Amino acid sequence: MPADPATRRPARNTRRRILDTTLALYNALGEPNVSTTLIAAEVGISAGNLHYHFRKKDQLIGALLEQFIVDIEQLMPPDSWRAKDVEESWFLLHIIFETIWKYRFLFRDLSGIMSRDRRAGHRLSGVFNRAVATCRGICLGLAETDQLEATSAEIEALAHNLAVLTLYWLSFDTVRHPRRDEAGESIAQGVYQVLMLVAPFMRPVGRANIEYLATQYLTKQPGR
Amino acid sequence: MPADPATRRPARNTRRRILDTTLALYNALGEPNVSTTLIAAEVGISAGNLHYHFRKKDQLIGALLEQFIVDIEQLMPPDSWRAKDVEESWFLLHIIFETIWKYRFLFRDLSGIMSRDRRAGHRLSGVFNRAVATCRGICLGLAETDQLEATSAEIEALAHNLAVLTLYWLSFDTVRHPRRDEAGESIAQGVYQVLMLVAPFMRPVGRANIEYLATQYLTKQPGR
DNA sequence: GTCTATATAGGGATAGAC
DNA sequence: GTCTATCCCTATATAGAC
Repeated sequence: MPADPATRRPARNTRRRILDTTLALYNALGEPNVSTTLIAAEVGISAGNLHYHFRKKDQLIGALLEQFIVDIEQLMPPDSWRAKDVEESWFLLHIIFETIWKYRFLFRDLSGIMSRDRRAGHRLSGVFNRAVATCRGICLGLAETDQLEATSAEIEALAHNLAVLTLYWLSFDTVRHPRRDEAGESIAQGVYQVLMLVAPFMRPVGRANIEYLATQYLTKQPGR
Repeated sequence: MPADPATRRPARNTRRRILDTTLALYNALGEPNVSTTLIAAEVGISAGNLHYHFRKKDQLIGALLEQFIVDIEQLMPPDSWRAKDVEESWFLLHIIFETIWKYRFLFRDLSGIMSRDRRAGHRLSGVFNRAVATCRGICLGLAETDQLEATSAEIEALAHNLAVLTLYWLSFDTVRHPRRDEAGESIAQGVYQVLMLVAPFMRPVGRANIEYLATQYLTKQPGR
């Protein structure tokens, strides 16, 4: 750590700073509304310098998408994974919600991203499929330990519904309550909705537990 | 109907033709990727003429959004409405799915539309709220006729989940199966998913019926 | 690595003739 | 109502000095 006497600022990781502020701007204003000029200004560097680090605007989106995929794949267990209990499952969904929120700008135009960059599109379908697999793992885990009762067709349908809800709840809620900049409430209700989706398939004892958890989440938010 | 001898083409309803091809282009390529120049070319008129009919690009989106809202609000019954039976409900959801598909470009960046035009945003939240209300009407209708059994908290949660699923299923499915240009399969599976969402709350007899309906929908599609 | 200055393109929008 | 021609602006991207 070379200590230039207070002259030069961090500067080492300009790339990181660029990505961080870009992510913030994209989330706040939407990617199409953010120009490279604005990013440069916000980071406090010149447009030319920005271009040195990312030659094309697409590379910014690409890098952030890559970041997202790394983050989310790290969270999602392998396809063979099975949930042990309810708590583990909801904790998992909760942090997935948070990751989605962190990169929410991506979810504003998924098909746009996919059409611009075919490879990216392929990665994204992959993430979606893994989301379904994760939800399936939750259902199967609970079923195999006799906490949940459902036919395999029901489980399959439930897994898909869980995935849709998890991936799109925040978008849905944003439309109903625009200009919200903190996710707390929204995530809490999202988890609640997920719990209520699974509840009807739970056996009595587990169901009581899940409904208890649900009300816990519900009280986190002032009202609907 | 003045019959100019084969010289002038329909021309009367240029406005309609513009809107129709714009909708088609937006759906196919995504609104941000379609320039006014392209629209004019596709319609077979000049850019200047296009501008005569719609002074700003936003007015194109605005007009199509208005069309969508009119269409969808015509479909959605008033808040006091209650479903009579399962068939009526799924028919309703089915045509809502079709309308969403028809205007799917809007759903590619809802928050973008909302941030550009505040008034439009308000209209959209309204539609979403009405979607929830419609779903609520389905659940309450089935509950009041003893076909469905659920607490009011469960119904409330179910209504929201139904709305999310209905509004976002097609987006979800598009990510998993990009470059699909006809909606048949996708809608069929969407309806199936919706049915499976409600099934666990149905009383035995109704449940048999709903599961029968569900398999009907399922066979419409080759495989998952 | 970072800056300043500049090139280039494309899209939205306009003016005025027909 | 429709066309042609053109303007203007903004955003991306580049070149070259420090």
